[in-house]
This record gives sequence, structure tokens and C-alpha cells, in this order.
Amino acid sequence: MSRPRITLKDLAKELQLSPSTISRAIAGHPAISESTKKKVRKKAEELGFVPNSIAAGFRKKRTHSIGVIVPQIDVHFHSLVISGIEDLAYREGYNITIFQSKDSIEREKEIAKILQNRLVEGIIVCLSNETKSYTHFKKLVKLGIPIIFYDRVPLDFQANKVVIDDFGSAFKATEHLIEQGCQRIGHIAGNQGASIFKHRFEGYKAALQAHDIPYDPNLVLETQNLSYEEGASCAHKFIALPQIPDGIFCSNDYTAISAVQVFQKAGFKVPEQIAVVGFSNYPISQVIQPNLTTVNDRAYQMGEAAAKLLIRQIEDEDNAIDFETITLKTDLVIRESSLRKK
Amino acid sequence: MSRPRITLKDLAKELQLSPSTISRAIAGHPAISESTKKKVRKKAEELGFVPNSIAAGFRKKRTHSIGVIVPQIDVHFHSLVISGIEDLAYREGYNITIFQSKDSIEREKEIAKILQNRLVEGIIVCLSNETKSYTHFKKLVKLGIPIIFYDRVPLDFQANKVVIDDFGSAFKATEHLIEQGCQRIGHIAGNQGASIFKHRFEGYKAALQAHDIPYDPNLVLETQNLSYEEGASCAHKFIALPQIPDGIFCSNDYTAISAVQVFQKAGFKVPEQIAVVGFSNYPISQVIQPNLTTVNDRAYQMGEAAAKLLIRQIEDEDNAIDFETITLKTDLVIRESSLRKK
DNA sequence: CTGAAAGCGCTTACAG
DNA sequence: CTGAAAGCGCTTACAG
Repeated sequence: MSRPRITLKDLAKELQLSPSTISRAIAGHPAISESTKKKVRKKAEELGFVPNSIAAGFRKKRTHSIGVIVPQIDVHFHSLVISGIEDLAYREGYNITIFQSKDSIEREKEIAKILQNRLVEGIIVCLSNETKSYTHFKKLVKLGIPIIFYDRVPLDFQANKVVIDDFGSAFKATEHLIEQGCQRIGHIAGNQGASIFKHRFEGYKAALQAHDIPYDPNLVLETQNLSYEEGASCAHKFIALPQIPDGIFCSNDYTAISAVQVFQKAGFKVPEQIAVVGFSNYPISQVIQPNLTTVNDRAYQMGEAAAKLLIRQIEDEDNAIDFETITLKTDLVIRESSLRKK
Repeated sequence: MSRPRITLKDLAKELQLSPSTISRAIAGHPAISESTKKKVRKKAEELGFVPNSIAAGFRKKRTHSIGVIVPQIDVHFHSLVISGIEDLAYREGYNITIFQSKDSIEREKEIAKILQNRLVEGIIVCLSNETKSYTHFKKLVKLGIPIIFYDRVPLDFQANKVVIDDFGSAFKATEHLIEQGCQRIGHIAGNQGASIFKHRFEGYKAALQAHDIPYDPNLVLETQNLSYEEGASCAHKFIALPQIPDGIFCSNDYTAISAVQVFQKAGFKVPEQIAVVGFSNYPISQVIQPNLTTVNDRAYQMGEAAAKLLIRQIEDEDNAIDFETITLKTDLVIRESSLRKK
């Protein structure tokens, strides 16, 4: 398909100048006279010269490429994060190369291996949910490639991380239910093996305590994946309790929405009889009836922050920066599903 | 950050062999003896040698990189397409570099300019909705870079395209409403400047005609962006008609969902009084009540098909392939919102 | 089976 | 202000 491309050398021959001069003229080097620059640019335009940035990058040992590893691109949270990464990277002159681990530790390891090859100057990762050890990433760090983790971050591993304040978000969400008059608040929890869900659970408990509401373990249901189906089954369990909760804090929007639907079908009014709060502010939360109160987890900003931090590390020549953890604030988006007082 | 990396030369010196031999041994060249290969691999492992694939790619004039330009990553349709592209590319040993045009023709042009630089071997594009002329892509084609368009594809421009059968999908969807007993079927249409929405409109009309139902222009409402808000306002207009439609075919799921909600709030039963069909099979369509009947537009398969076609073109050495258009089949996912007969 | 040499397309320290 | 030369880390046609 590709026909021979015009190179610096071709331009040089054509203009009776040295390749060095052409290179400098194209790059806008101050030592080159304006008249030469003009001549070179005109000829370059005429011949359709486009610098081969692979060659330049190879020479300068730069690719201006950032690797991104996500479990699954079409999960809305991740696509929003990627959008934030891309926007910031684009502004800063970097491009992003994306890989999906498909939540498989094997594939994540393969990808990590590929990325040893100098294709990217740094990496942004959300761990697969199978990942328990981080040796494949340690190898990359050892090779001098900076890595930023976001959302699902490694625990026992010194690294750069961007996370949200899960504890504080859960605290605020639960407190909001209390302020709406709820006294018996349930919690649909994510897998407690993951720190983010543990922190949310703890924020929930702390809010109860802060308001002198006794903690009742029967009101907390742990799920595997916070799936739509699990949300429904949790809701059925809540209904089957001797005394039904009057408020539910859910660790994501899917479970919150399916719980709302189960409650409604069973004849309970949301929010009047049971108020519900979700987590993540998925687009769907503003579409279902009633609109769902939820925590805006700032996925886009998380992507921006991760990219900004990574680029800073890449360009930090004297390697002065140690590891850094950025915690992003969230806000509670109050909608109809929890609003009893107007 | 980066410490000096081990190169072929280092390995060669260490093992008293020539760089050529090392290169061949690592690549598994058949001419090299097994014993040498074993020695080289052992030493490579020991010193942590990782081939610099940028250097190799530069030398071989290959990057194994595919560029993808989408309007917006966090639009579910596009993230699903990207997921399909990534999966296929990964299997074939390519990586994907992603850019967002943000539906801005300016940004799309900038990106096209960047991609002249030999970073990628081919490009997959969904046009920005501002794009009317294709000179920026023609330049890339002239440079020998293969391009595949998907979904929003250029009309008056010879190119490789992957699309779905919009006409046939709309026909099937409308016919389904007729089979459910609808006799007065409305249509919420997308911007008729876009071919995909025009084809859907035409499929709708053709189905009516095929079943001897007169076409009534009052039952067709054109929108700008098929937004949730526009869907609601269309629904209000339908309600205000002297005679309300008993079925609606919508060009996407957002408008379908908001229409359903407006109808329900106004006291109409869906599907009993008004049956509704959407388009795209967004995740939300299986969550809202009633579940939405919709056209599965095979976004993931579209990504796979585009990547497959592109890689074929990249690897088609003698440039034997002319332009190609792939039309994917869709299927109608029948759910509660249109199902009157059980 | 192994090696010496050339070269991919740039950039840049050095020299003038 | 411009040029000659070296080199980034590989691969490969050619030679033996």
C-alpha cells in the first residue's frame, strides 16, 4: 500500500542543503536563517514531506505514548476515565494506547510483558479483579517505566495511585439518608476483598455511629459483583426481614436500581417508604423513575488526574518524585429516590 | 527515570558473539544452532534483556499500531466498538491508539494531521457529526495509509466502510409493530442529514407500504440529536395529536425510553395502548420498566469487522484489494415494551 | 552456522 | 548560519 515517503534527505538533495539544516529548519531551530526556513518549509509542503516521528522518537528515545490497561473498555466508568486520560494527554502532546485485561490475570500479565518493549513511556492501570500479586508490574517499575494505578489499586505495593474518597462518600450518602429521616438503614455491599468496597462499608458504619444509630449486621448484604441480579436478590432479602429497612445505601447504581424496582413491584413506595442511594452516577441513574440519588465518582476527573500525574513523572528528569497518592473528592447527587423533605 | 537498558550489543559483547547472531537467536531464526539459541536466551533472561520494538519497528517500517478516531469514547456504542477492535487487534498482534474528535471537525483534522507521522499503520474512523468534507482523510489515503470508516461513514467518497443494515433493521422493527396489531405507527427520526437515520426512516416507510398502511407525515418527528429531552418532547407532540399513535418506532433507545416514560406519566399503558421499539440495545433497555424492544446494532461485531478488514488491508502487500463495504446484520431484541401477544 | 557491513530517518554535539 | 559525522537499536542481504 505505501509508496516511498519523502525524507529529510530527499529535501536536502532537492534544495542543495545538508540534512542537518533541513532538520533544524523544520524544527524551527533559532540558528537557522529565516530565509532558509521559508525555503525549506515551502519545499516540504510542495513535496508533501511529513516528518517520520517514529524515527525521531527512536533517536530521542521518546514515544509520547501512554499505555492504559483497563478491565473492560465498554464499562461506562472505565470509558469515562479513558476519556479524561485522552483529553489531558492530547493537550499535552501524548497519545494513548489501550489494552483490555478482560479481568484476566493472564491477559494482564501478557500485556505487561508487551509493554516492556518501550512502546509507551508510562502506564495507567486499573487492576483486573483476579489480580492478587503485582510482580508483573514491579518488573516494569524496575525498568524505569512509571505506573499510575486508579480505582482498583494494589494494597501492599508502593505505587502512584489515584482514588476517590470511598469512606467519606459512603459516610455522606448514609448521613443523607439519616437526615431524610431514615432510622433503619440497610447496605448492599461489594466484595469485601476489594478495598474500595470495604471503605464504603466502613463509611456507612461510621455514619450510623456518628448519629447514634445502632449497627445491625442483618441489614448488610455482601455481593460478589454488585450485579443487577444480586441487587434484586438483596432487595428480596430486605423485604423478607421481620422489620423492613426504611433506607438503603448501595455500593453501586446497578444494585440500587434493581432494588428500587423490586421494592416498587412489591408495593413499597420509593422514597416514601424506602429511600435508596446508589454509587457511581451512571447515566441510567437520571433516567429511571424515580431518578436515583447517587455518588458522583468523578471518573473523568480521575482519568485527568492520573494522566497529569503520569506525565509529570515521565517528564521529571531528575526523578525527584517519590510515590504519590491522589484522593479525589466526590459529591452526592441528590435526586428523587431519597428525597423525602422538599 | 529510565536507567540504561540492555541492548543486543551488550548481549553480544557478554557472549562473544556478533549482534547479528544475537538478533537471530532471539528471533528464533532457523539458521542458528540450538545450543547458541539456548545460551543467548539464558543470558538475555539473566541480564533482563527486552528487545526494543520501537527500534525493530523503525527498521522494519512497521509499528503494529492501529489508530482509532471516535467522536467520544464514553458513548456506549463507541466504547463497545472499541472493545471489539481491541480484542481482534490484540489477537492479531496489533495495539490500538485512540483519539476523540469530540465531534469537532477542527480536532478531527488535527488528529488526521498527527496520524500522517507514521505512528499507525491504518486507521478506523467514525466521523464527527460536523464533518462534511474529507480532504484530511484523502491526504492520509494518498500517503498509503488504509482507512476504514464505521457507522457514520462518508457518502461521496470511495472508501472502506463497515455499516449495519439500517434500512432492513428499521423495516423489521416497524413490521414487528404491525404484527403486534399496531395500525397507526409513529416514528421519532434522527437528523436526516445523516445517512444512517435517513435509511431508518426509509425502512420504516417501506414496512408500512409493504403492509398497506398509509404513510402519514404527521406521525414522523425529526430530531437533532435523538436526545432524551427531544424524545420527551416528541412524545408530548404525539399525545397532542387528534388521534394518538398506537405504536412508535424510535431511531435510538434514549428517545424510546423517554417517550415510554412520558406516555406512562400521561396515563397510557405501554405496550397495551402504545407499543414502543428503540434502536441500539443500550444496557439501559433491559433495565427500564417495561424492558425495551430494540434493535441490536452489533457494535462489538462492528469493531471486530472493522479491525479485521483494516488488518487485511495493512497486510495486503500487493495492494490487490479495492474498496470494500461490509454490511452487518442486526437482530430485533423483542422485550416487553412492544409485546402485546404472548 | 556465524559475522561484517550497511542502513532504516532522524537529531545533535562539534567544528567552522 | 551551515555542514560532516556519529549514532539511536535493531535487521538482513551478502559472504564465507
